[in-house]
Amino acid sequence: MKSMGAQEGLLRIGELSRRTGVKPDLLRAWERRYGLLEPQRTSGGFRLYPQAAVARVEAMRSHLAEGLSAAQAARMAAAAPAEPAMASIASLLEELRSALDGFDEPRAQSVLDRMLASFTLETVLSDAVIAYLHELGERWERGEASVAQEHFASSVIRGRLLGLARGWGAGSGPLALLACPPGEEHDLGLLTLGVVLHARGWRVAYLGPDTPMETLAQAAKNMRADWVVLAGLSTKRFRAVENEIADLSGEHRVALAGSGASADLAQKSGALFLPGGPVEEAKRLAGTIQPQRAH
Amino acid sequence: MKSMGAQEGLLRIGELSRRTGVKPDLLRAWERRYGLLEPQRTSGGFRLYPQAAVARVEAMRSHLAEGLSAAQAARMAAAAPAEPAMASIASLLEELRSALDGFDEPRAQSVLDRMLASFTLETVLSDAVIAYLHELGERWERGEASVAQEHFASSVIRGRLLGLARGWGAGSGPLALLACPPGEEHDLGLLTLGVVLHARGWRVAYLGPDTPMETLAQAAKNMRADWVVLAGLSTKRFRAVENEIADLSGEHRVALAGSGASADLAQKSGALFLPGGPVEEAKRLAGTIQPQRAH
Amino acid sequence: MKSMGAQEGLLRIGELSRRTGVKPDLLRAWERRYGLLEPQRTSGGFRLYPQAAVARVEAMRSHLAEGLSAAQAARMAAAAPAEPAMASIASLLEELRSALDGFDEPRAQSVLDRMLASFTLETVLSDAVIAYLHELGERWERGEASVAQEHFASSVIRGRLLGLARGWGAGSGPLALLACPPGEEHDLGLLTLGVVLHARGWRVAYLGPDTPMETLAQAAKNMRADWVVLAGLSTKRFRAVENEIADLSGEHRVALAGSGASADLAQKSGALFLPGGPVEEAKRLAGTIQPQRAH
DNA sequence: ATAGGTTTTGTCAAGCTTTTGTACAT
DNA sequence: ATGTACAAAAGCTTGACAAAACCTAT
Repeated sequence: MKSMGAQEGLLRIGELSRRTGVKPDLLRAWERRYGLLEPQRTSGGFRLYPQAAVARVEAMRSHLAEGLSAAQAARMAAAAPAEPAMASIASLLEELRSALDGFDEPRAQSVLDRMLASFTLETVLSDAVIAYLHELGERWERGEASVAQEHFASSVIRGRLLGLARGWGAGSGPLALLACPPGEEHDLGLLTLGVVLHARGWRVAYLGPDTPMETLAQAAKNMRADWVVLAGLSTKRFRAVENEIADLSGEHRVALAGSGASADLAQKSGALFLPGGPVEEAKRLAGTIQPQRAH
Repeated sequence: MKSMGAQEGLLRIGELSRRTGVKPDLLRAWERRYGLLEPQRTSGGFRLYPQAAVARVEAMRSHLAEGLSAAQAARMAAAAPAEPAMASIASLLEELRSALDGFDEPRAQSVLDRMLASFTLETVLSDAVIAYLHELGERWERGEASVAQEHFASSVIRGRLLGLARGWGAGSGPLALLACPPGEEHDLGLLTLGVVLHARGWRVAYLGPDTPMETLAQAAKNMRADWVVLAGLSTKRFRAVENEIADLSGEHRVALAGSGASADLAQKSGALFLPGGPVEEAKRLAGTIQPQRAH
Repeated sequence: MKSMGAQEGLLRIGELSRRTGVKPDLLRAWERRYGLLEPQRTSGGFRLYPQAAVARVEAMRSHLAEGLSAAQAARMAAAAPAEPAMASIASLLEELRSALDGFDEPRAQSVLDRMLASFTLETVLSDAVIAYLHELGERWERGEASVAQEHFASSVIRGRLLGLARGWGAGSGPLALLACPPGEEHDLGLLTLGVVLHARGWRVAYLGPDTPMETLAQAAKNMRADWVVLAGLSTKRFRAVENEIADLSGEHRVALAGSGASADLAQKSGALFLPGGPVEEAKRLAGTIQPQRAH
């Protein structure tokens, strides 16, 4: 009705607050303490913010969310208006999906190359490889993916993971013994966990799918493993060897992972439950071992 | 040439002990009696050993195992860390066996590296990898090998083969579609066959273990495979899908391999029987399609 | 390379702790006892850590996991920022450079092994091997690389490429005949091109450096080559045999590659000009012949 | 191998200060 | 709107302690 020439959409503090979700009091505090914003004033003294203030406040909030202190967050928000998120892993995932769905192995390999060249191993594994496998599993349940596609994709990904695994028994870090329960054939998650553990300096011994508990116990003893990790998708397979897991927990530190494991089962058998994805849980596991080694 | 000095992580006696398997007391005794090692000390008096001490202690142990007296062994260990030897494929196989039996992945990788550096891919596969798997199978039947050993060795070898397989879908050669019959989990022979085919210029699409026949037929059709190869160890698994194989043979050239296949079954279902080992049979198969003359 | 300074978000101890999984108390203890970190302080005395502190703490933890004492681990972590446990192609190239520049052949081989385990052959060749050779050429022109270095690096790389080339005459694909013009001694690019062609299913016959045109023509005729590829760095060497190339183009498909070739020359002599790098051009060449449909 | 003493190192507590979101009075 | 106040959360320093690892000597 009246806004004049300087109509550049200047905002009063209430509106800025509404748009950013930051309370007016706090906006004033940030201005006073860190000089985050330097609004014009009306003749009456009201603050008038330019549109850019919204971006700056959002940057501030995003830095706070990253864990920075308010002082630091303000300094960064004032320095750089904003940072565009590097969304490119998503587009590469899209391309990976299309290559694997089309049985195009060389293109899949090349996408994986590019991913590994641009992102950290852990990002590639969690945001692309595991994400793809998850999605494939869901499509399979809905009957939208063929078994052939699943097999093909599995074998390409398994090859890649085993390539990254080369030499994972070497070194002097803690030793993890990895296996799937008897009857369990899905080992890609376990493989991923092993690769990340290795990247964090652990040694890994891999027994893979469908490992009898007896043999596992013996191997754990022979190799004096610091941790034994069992993973799989099937709850039933875990339940079937509940007692053996409990026995094993008496001798070694044992962790259970994958959607077949459960907090309940872990507790009963004295094992550690790893509820999350393989990358995340590998990081957590790597954090559990402090300098002392198993005896 | 000189070691960089600054870069060296010094070990305390406990860690040296863990890495060499020699108890701290004994290490101190060897130092006191024979001057085997001359560690630095921390300000508080703790011993600090350079990495090279590991090699020296291992040399000491190896000389002791040869029957030398401790004093002699120490003198020799102090003089020369160790000595390697030259290798034939047979001796390398021997070393591969010992590494895999001992769950020593890094050593196994290193043996495979040396094999591939000195011999043809096909030689390594037929005279070492397949030979080892064969032998392992026999030991397993006689109850001389544990399941853990078999799993461990399989996973190392599978990783290597899949590494050699990378990019095997690329190119312009004939396309082979590879799979195991439903229920069949042993795919290492099939993998080997695929690697050799690829080395001969073929493209390979790999569906791997336990592939439903229906899905196989569909994939073969979609990809217009020149050959479909089914392989496995179990006769029963083949028999169970005899009819489907016959159907498939109507549409594609089909070959059956592995000890589960038989001339009889192949004949009945109109497929080609590949009685020999994977390397040999891959070569034969590659011979069935003559070099393309592009002119 | 230099850090950008202004752009750095400084972390307080709690956030550093959250990101590394090391408790604040322990971080302070490591600072006090070993000087692991030297954070700035706020005016009020709070510690402010740069992002790099995360890497350093992780290095510390990784050394601890290897069994080093805290004092040693800190010393090493402070010395070397960190060893990125899982390597990118760029960091591996960095290591390859250092190994080759230091005349350290075993380490160079091991780097190449690790590259090939994690990346596609084509990526390794184009992003590492060819990149290194290119860079070496430039350093040589600027007088920054010695002849000895160039010879050493060439011989290591040539050995590796020849290893990959093993058996490349076998199979059923199109046949490429590869040679350098008379007088031309630089054949590493050509060798690389051959390796990639082979990986794509072609058969390769390699005549190597300094090949008389007459010999080449005869071989092409005898072997009924599908393509003849001539490559080299020197323009002069190409010009000198312009007429013979034209003759050859009458009988065979001929391609010219390497910085010595030119579009002009190719056009005059009726050959195909390949302006790009060897990996790229091998792929293009492989694309000129469509996958064989054996049905 | 045991015994007895020392060093190293992760953890914790006490008491105080700084930082920061929110609230309130003018 | 401004300025002040306040309390919770997070941090700082000093000091101490105990378990693990290591030493020497018997």
